[in-house]
Amino acid sequence: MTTLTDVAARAGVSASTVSYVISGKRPISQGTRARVMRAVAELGYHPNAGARALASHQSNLIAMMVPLRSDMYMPVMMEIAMAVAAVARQGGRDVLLMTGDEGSAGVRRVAASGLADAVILMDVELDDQRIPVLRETAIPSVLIGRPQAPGELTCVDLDFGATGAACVDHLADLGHRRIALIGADAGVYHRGTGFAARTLDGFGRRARQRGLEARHFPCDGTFEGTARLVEQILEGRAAVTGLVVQNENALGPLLHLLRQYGRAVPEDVSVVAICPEQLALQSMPQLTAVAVPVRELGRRAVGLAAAQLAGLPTEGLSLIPPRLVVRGSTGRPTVATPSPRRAAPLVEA
Amino acid sequence: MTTLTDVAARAGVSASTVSYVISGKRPISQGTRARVMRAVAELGYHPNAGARALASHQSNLIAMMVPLRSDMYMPVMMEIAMAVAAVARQGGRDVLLMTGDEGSAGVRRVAASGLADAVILMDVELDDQRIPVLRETAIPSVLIGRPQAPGELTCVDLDFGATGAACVDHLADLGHRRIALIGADAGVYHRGTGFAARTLDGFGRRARQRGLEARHFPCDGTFEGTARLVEQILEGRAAVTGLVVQNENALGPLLHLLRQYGRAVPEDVSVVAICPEQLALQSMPQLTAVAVPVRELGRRAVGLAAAQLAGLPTEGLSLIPPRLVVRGSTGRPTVATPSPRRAAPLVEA
DNA sequence: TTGAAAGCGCTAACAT
DNA sequence: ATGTTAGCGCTTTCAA
Repeated sequence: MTTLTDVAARAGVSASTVSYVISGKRPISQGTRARVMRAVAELGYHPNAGARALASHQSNLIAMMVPLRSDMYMPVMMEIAMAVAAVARQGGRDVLLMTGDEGSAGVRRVAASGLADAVILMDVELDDQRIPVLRETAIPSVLIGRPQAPGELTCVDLDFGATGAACVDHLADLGHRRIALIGADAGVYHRGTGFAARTLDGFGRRARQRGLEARHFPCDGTFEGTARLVEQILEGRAAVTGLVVQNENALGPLLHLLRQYGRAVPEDVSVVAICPEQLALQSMPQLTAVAVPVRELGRRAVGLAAAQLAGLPTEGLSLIPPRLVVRGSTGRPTVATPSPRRAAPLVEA
Repeated sequence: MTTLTDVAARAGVSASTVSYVISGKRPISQGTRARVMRAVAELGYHPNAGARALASHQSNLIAMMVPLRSDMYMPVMMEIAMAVAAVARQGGRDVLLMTGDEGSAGVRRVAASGLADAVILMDVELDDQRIPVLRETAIPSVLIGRPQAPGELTCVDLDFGATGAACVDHLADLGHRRIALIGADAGVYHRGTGFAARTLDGFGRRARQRGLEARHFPCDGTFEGTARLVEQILEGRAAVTGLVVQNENALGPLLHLLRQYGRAVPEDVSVVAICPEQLALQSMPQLTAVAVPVRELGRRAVGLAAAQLAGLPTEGLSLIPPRLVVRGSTGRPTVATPSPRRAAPLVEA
């Protein structure tokens, strides 16, 4: 095993000089640097991580807690995790993967042991038990999601309020007058992570502003549950022509059911999804959707953690604006909606 | 920050005694142990990870390399990763998440720096560049998947040969005489990770043994590509009645196309999938399938890594036998197959 | 611009 | 059953 001392000996300098060449924390002459670098390369030297951590009080590790089971879709978690890992490496850091079931004890453990320099928490709940530990230990941290009382904590999230509004705008622009939001399970709105409530809020607000008739249906995501909704939504003369869907599990059944009921998408019903991009792409037709910006979330989380480690203030909420991508599942309503008081503004799709 | 010395002082013992109480590496009297444990609890002591690693030459970290983009389905990766993390924790170890794009340099880095004690490689390719580094550094390692020349390396994998055979058996038992395998992209069979070839081999062998007429169709997973296949498969008088599908992307289009062609599943065509369990469950009908045993793969990988760290020999291949779960997508062929020489054995589904 | 040396907090001989 | 002590390999003052 090669150590600093080996490299120093080979380069004919002191150990501290080698250390400084590697860290770049003090000016080194051209010649010395060259000889040291050469020795490093020749010996295939890699600084010992433990020794480094001990001496510098920095592990260069960022802990990331991922929920074992979650309301969130697994691939989304994975993509965020991978983005975090990739971006962290670019900053010379590694990522520790922790399962959410370690809970607050896990956060305390990595903080107190100095295993990690910072913590990224995914799928944060409204009243998350890990948050007090974040404050106690004062470890640099970033939350992906929004707790009830963020306080001075740093959070990153998709702007779900704006997302709901953007979906409404898109449908309204196309000329839809009667729309509905098929949302998360009813339980989520109560205990949930808050994203559902914020989407609903943005959806309702904007619908009112634009004078649309809007309804909201929580959905458990099962086939049967979705089937019940679809009947409600399609029946009657005042049938809905535009659907916003924020429920990955319901999407498959929904599209199937619409087909079964003889409603073509987008001719009879337009569908806007709020879902992982992959899902939007693999559906038939491909879905007009606002995707969870996984890479951007990961990137920002690491960036903010790094900023805190550098002593910069990062408090507050970093909201990512939604990007609605128009695909094949939305279009103008072809059946004239009954008694439209005035025509809605029509825009090219 | 609390250190060993603090705890020792509080408990009125020497630092080494505290260390031994914690590690359990030598007998300690009841009284001493109790006082030490109490001090630990009162002070909220957590051993410093860096110091520990430096002194013990063990980081208690297992590095896991996950491909950034892969032939494998993302959720599968995620579930394996989470299983690895959870099981590793039970053994007192943490998991380092690395992206596959770090390649062999990444393996060398964590091995040489002592950052990780062992490495778990996912989605190993037939001729993987990281494998030589595994040998050079002699770091304990487990491969999930099978390289061309495993040699003395430890590998874990689903037994894809047996999987192909099991699917054939199931269809044959139901009375199907003409079956087909819809497989991975043609490219995968050439450069691929080998799982595709082994499945095909098991499929073909068993079909021959049982006297079935079997065909094989590589598939690119696109809608168009799948559509072309479906036509070939369904046309003619000698149409296939049983399908084995080892292609996550093709499953959705396939089911859709069968419906479109007026073929009911399982009445007209039986479908056996080799896919993540979630996919089998969320399809309509739910699919008879062999699932990738994600948790078991993770569990075994960590177990084998731990065994190596304990100095036990683990060389060779650990194959997980397939478990075919019968669901709604398979049944007896209702249309008598033309001129069956002798009846195939019929078994209750 | 470089070197010498004192730790960082823990483990593991070596003692007793 | 417990204490003493010498490092582990690096960073970082302090000196020159």
